[in-house]
Amino acid sequence: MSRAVLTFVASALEMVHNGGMSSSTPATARARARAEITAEIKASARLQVAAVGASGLSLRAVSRDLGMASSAIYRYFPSRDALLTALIIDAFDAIGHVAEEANLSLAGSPPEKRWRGVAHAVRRWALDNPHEYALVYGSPVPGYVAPSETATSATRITDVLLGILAEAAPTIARIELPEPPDETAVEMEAIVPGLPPRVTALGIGLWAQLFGLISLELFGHFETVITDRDAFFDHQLTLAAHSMGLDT
Amino acid sequence: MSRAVLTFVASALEMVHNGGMSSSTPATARARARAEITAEIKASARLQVAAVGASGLSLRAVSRDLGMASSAIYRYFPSRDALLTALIIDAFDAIGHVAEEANLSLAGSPPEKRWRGVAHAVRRWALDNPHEYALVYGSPVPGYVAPSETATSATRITDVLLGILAEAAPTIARIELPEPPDETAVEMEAIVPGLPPRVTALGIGLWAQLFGLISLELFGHFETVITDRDAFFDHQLTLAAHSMGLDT
DNA sequence: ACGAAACGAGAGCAGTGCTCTCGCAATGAG
DNA sequence: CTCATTGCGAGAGCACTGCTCTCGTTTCGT
Repeated sequence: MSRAVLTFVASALEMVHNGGMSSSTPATARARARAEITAEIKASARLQVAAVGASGLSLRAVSRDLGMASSAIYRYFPSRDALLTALIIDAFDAIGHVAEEANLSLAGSPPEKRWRGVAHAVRRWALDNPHEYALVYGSPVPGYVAPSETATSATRITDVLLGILAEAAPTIARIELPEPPDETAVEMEAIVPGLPPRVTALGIGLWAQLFGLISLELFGHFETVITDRDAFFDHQLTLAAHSMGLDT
Repeated sequence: MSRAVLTFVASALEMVHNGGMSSSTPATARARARAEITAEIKASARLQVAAVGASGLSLRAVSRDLGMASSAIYRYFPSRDALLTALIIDAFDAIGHVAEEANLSLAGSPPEKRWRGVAHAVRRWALDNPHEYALVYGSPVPGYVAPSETATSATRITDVLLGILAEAAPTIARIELPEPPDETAVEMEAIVPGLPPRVTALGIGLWAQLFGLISLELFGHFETVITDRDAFFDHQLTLAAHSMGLDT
């Protein structure tokens, strides 16, 4: 079908992943072909997930799309779940990339503006890629292994948010905020060393709220209740900024 | 088609609601057998979902479990999705029931205690029934129909929370809170008439946070970061109460 | 008592993930 | 350059899935 398009998209994505320094090590022609085909499989699978969701991803459909035997896929991914895991990592990276971009494009702006910009960007990406969002923040798929490989990609978005939080900490620390219990305090201290635990706890709560809002909207729980969702979401960000004392 | 689905679902729901006291209206023996078998199918399906998740629900496994032919299942549920939809409605009801119970058991207590009690009860239920929680608040399954029949069951939990919010409104209204934009304000007014829109908006935000916290915990996003999750969750409720001005 | 409706069982279709074996082609060591 | 090793694609096949259709049997309303 759109073989060439898929190849292009895939290689472009691959470029993003290893930062473009792959051309320096062409290795053998076979290795290059392998990387290319691996990327094609992922690209086709990504399209399929975007179209019908994770549960509808079929290895045989991917193999048909690429014009190869279904058994050949197993030369590249040991199982369907492995392919799905690769897509999950990609989605984590995509969401992290979106957040980083939004944050960078607002460099120099006050923390509140950066927080709002990142939140809006993440929501926009989620609305544009609902199935990939669900892949990451929805219910874990079949056997839900949650491999540790995803960790480094998963922390990108939280790093951005916690970075903004840390920068805003002096302002936040001025407002009255309940102190967490000791057990929680030490864990907060471990997450962002040097930051007052009560501030980190607030930040994680707002992070949960952010994804709660996006998930509820995306999974249809606002269906008949809230229609102007842009305005509603923006007001929620205003509320969040208010609770951090960033609006004064 | 969806007409038939709704009929099936409705009768199934009826069955659950009047429990075993249907003997007053035995109707025909066949109707009783039908209700019984329908309930057995759902029970077996529920066990299977609890064991292996929604994506692992197999009609044939259910039929084997009940010792009947797989095709016979279709006399009771027109499709796998219809069976899943029935389970979703049950899960909504279960979660609503848990919330109502927690709220009732704290009748007379101040709103903060009730809010905390309900939140803890919902989280506890989610931790005890992860797959059923995912059925409801995770990513919608394949084609995500979200039939309107779920609405009445879905609002039970929100009714409880909004009820507590309304009762606490006089206290909440005393704190300084940003005013939502006009479009949002009219929608808030429609959700809880008479309540200040800024209070309703705050409440919905906290509702989103509640489910965001539960979802993140349940779907493994706190895995390596937060270990004492009870204490953390409780502190988040303290933060929520603080943001509503209920702690002074 | 009889026609109609509901029901259960079985066969069958198209599809799935995954395994195994077979031959061909590229690879790297001698 | 030769040649054994390895990587790889194709095909057949297994066990499983949701779902449909047909065909007798049982039960119901009248």
